[in-house]
Amino acid sequence: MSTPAPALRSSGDDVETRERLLESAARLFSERGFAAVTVRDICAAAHANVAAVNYHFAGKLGLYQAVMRMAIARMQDATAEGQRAGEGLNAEGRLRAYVQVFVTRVVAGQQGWIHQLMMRELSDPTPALDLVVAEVLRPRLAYLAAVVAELIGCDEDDPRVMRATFSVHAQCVGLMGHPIARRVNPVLTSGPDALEAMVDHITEFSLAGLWALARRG
Amino acid sequence: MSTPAPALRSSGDDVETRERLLESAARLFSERGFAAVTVRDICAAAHANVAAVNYHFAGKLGLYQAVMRMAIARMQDATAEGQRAGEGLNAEGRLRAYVQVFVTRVVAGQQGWIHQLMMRELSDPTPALDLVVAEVLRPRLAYLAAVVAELIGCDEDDPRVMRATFSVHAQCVGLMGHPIARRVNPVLTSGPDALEAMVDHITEFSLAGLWALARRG
Amino acid sequence: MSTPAPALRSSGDDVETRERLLESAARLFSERGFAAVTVRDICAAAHANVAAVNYHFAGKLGLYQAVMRMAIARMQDATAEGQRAGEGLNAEGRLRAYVQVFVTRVVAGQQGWIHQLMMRELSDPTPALDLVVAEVLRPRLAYLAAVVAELIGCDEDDPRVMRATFSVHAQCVGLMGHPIARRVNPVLTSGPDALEAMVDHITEFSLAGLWALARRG
Amino acid sequence: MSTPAPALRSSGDDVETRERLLESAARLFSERGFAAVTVRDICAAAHANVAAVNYHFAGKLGLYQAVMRMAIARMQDATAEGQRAGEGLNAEGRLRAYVQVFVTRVVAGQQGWIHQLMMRELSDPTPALDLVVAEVLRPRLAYLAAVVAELIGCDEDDPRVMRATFSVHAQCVGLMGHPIARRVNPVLTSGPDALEAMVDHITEFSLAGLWALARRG
DNA sequence: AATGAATGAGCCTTCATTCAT
DNA sequence: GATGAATGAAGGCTCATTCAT
Repeated sequence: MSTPAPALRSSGDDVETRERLLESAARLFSERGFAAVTVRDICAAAHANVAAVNYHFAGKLGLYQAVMRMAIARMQDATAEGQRAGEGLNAEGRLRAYVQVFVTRVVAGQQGWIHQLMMRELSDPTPALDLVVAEVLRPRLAYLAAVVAELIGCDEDDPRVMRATFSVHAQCVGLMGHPIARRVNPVLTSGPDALEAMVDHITEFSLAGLWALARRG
Repeated sequence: MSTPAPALRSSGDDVETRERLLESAARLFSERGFAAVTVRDICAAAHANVAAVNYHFAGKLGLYQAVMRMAIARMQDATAEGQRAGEGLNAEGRLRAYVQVFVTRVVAGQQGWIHQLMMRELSDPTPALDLVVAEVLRPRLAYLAAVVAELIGCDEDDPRVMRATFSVHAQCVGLMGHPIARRVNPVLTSGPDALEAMVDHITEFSLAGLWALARRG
Repeated sequence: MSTPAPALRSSGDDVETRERLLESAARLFSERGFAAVTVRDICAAAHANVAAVNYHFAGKLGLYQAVMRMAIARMQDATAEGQRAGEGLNAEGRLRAYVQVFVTRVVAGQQGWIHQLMMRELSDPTPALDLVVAEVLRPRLAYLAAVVAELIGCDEDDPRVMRATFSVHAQCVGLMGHPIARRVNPVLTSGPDALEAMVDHITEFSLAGLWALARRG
Repeated sequence: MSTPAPALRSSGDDVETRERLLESAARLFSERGFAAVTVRDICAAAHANVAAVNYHFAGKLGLYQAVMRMAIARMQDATAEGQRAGEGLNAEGRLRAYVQVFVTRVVAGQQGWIHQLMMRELSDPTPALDLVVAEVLRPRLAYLAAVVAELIGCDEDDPRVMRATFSVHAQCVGLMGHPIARRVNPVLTSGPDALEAMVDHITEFSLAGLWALARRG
C-alpha cells in the first residue's frame, strides 16, 4: 500500500529486502508471537539492516500488519479453493469438499504459519483481527451455512443452521490445536492415512447430525 | 509453606498481599499475556510494592507458574463436577451432563480468565502446558472417551472412539473462541436461553453422529 | 562498643547470634569482598534472621567495621608474638624470628581470612584502613626498623633504615599474593619444608643486603 | 571488527564513543572496583548513552574484559621496555635496568590505573587473572630469573633462583601498595629524587643478597 | 536504499533497611 | 531479642526507533 516501489537490484541472489523481511517476519511472528520477536531477530534472519524494518514498514507494527495482510490473502485463496472443489456437486459433496480442503490446509499445510498466526490473534486480538473476521471468516462461514441449510432443508436464517455450521466449523478448526491433540492422542493426525480418515469421520459424523436436525423438522 | 498462617489484619479490604498478587496476576496475564504484563502493573493492581512479586514468588515467572497451578486446580474441580453431574445416569445422560458443565464453564464462567489463559498456552506453549495436558486434559478426555465408547458400543481403543471423542470435545472447546464467534454470529452465545439451546444442540448433534458410527458397526 | 550486652540464651548449641554473625561475616567478607556479600548471605550462613544484622550492628557497614576491629585485634596478637619470639636474642636472631612468625602467619595461617581482608583493604581502602595503619602496621614496622637499624649500625632515622625495612617487609608481605605466586612457581610455598626454606632464604638474603648497607657506611 | 573505521567528527573533544567508554571505564574500575562502578557512572563520564556499553561491549562484563585486555597490552609493552633497557649490558646492568623500569612504571606511571587494577585482581580474581599470569607475569619473571641465575652462577632450575627472583620481584611490586607505604613512611616515594634512591637501594640490596647466595654455592 | 552507531524509555531483579508483631 | 513481610531505590540490560552518512 504505502510501500515505495523499490528499485530493482542488479545482484541476482539479492531478492528484494522488503520480501525477505516479510518472509522472515511471517515465520518468526507465527513461531514466537509479536512481543517475543525483536526487530533485530527479523533483520538478522532476513540478512537486512536493523533500520530496514522502519524504512520499509514504518515500524514493527507496520511489518506485522503487512504480514497479516499477506495471511488474509492466502486464506482467501483457500476459501476460493474450497468452493471450487465443490462446484458441480450436490450439498453432501460440497460439505465433504469443504472439510477436505480446510482440514488438509490446517493440519498438513505447507503454510502452517498462517494458522499459528490466527491462533495468536484469537488469544491476543489486534485490530487486524477485525479484518480477518470481515474478509475471511464471515465469507467462509456464509458459504458453509448455505451448504448446511440445504442439507437440513430449511432457511439460512434458521437458528439450527447457525449452530450446525458452528459444529462443523469447530471440528475443522479444532485440529488447529493439533500440537496438543497430538500429545493427547497421536493417532488422530499422525500416520499416512490418518488425515483422510479424519476427513471421512468429520463428514460422516456431521452428516448424521445434520440429518437428525432435518428429521426433527 | 505456600500459605503461611496470616496474622489477622484490622483493615477489611487488606487481604494477604500474596493472595492479592495472585488475583491481579491471574486477571492481567489472561487479559494481556505474560510478556505484555509488567510486574509493576501487577503490583499496582494489587496495591503492593514492586518487590513483592520477587519476595513471594521469586520472580515474574514464578508468579505465572503459581497462577497456572491455580488454574489447573480449578479445572480439576470442573472435571470432578462434570463427572458428579453424570453420576447415576445412563451414557446419554452422562454425555449431556458433560457438555452442560463444560459449555457453561467455558462461556459463562465467572472464571473466564482460566480459558483465556489456556488459549494463550495453546498458541504459545510454556512448560506449564505439559502439566495441563497431563493433569487436566488427559483425565477429562479419558472420561469422555468411556462415555463415547459405551454409546458407540465398542472398545475404548477403537479408532472411531478417539475421533468421535475429538468431535465432541472440539465443539465444546470451540466456544472458547466465542469472542470471535460472537462477532460472526451473535445469536450463538448471547441471549437468555442461547446457552441452553447450544448445550442441547451439541448433545443432539453429537448423539446422532455417535449412533451413525454405532450403526456402521 | 555500641553493642548492647545480649542476654544469655538458655539453649545450649545456640551460641550468641551476634557471635555467629561476626564469624560468618568475617569468612564471607574475606572470601568475596564487602560489596559482593549480601546481608541475607551472612544471616543465612549464621542461621539468623534477615534483620539481625541491623539489630546487632546497625547495618551492614557496622558489621564490617566490627569484623575489622576483630581482625586488628588478631594482628596485634601476631605483632606481640613476633616480638616475644625474638626476646633475648641478638639483632640477627630477632630478624629471623620476625620473618619466621609473619611468613608462617601469612601463608599457613589458620586465620587466612585476615590477610584476605587486608589485601582487599589495600586495593579498596575504607576508613578502617587508617585504623589498621595506625594500630598495626606502624607499630610492627617500628619494631622491625629498630632491628634493622641495629644490624646496619646507624640511627633509626637514617633513610637507609626506612628503605631496608621496606625491603624486608615487602618480601614477607609479598607472600600474601601467594595464590598467584603458586600459579607461577608452585615450589615456593608448596611442599612440606618449602615454608621453612623460604624463611631461611628471606633472612639470609636480607642479612646480606643489610650488611652491604652497613659496609657502605 | 574491534575498531570500525570511524567517520571523522567535527567537534574536537568528541573521540569515538567506544574509546571514551574504554578510557572512563579504565579509570573508574581501577578507582572503585568492578562492583562499585555502575554502567551509568561510566556512560556519564564518557558522555555516552546508558545503552552504549551494551552496544559496544555486550554488557558491563564485556567492558571490563576489554579494559583488562588493554591493561595486558600495556604491561607487555612495559616488559619489552624493561628488556630493551638492559640490552647490551651485563647481568648486573640488566638487573638495574629491570628494577628501574618497573619501579618507575609502578609508582610514577601515568598509567597508575593498571596497577590498581592488578591489585584488585589479586584480591578478587576474575577469569582475566589467568590471562595476566600467562601473558604478563610468567614471561616477566622468566626474564628476571635468567638474570638472577647468571648473577648467582647456577642453573635456572635451581630453587635458589626461584626464591631470589621472588625477593627482587616482591620489592618492586611492594611499592604497588604505595598509598599505604606513603602513609607509613612518606620519604620512601615522595620527593624529587626519592624514586631514584629507591631504585638504587633495591638494586644494591638485592645484588648483595644474590652474591651471598652465589658464595654459599 | 542501506548502514550502524546512538538514543532513552522501560523492564525485571536485587538489596539494605524498616516495622509491626 | 527475634521474625519475616514489606519497602523503595538503584542497577544491568533490552528494545524499537532515529539520524548522519
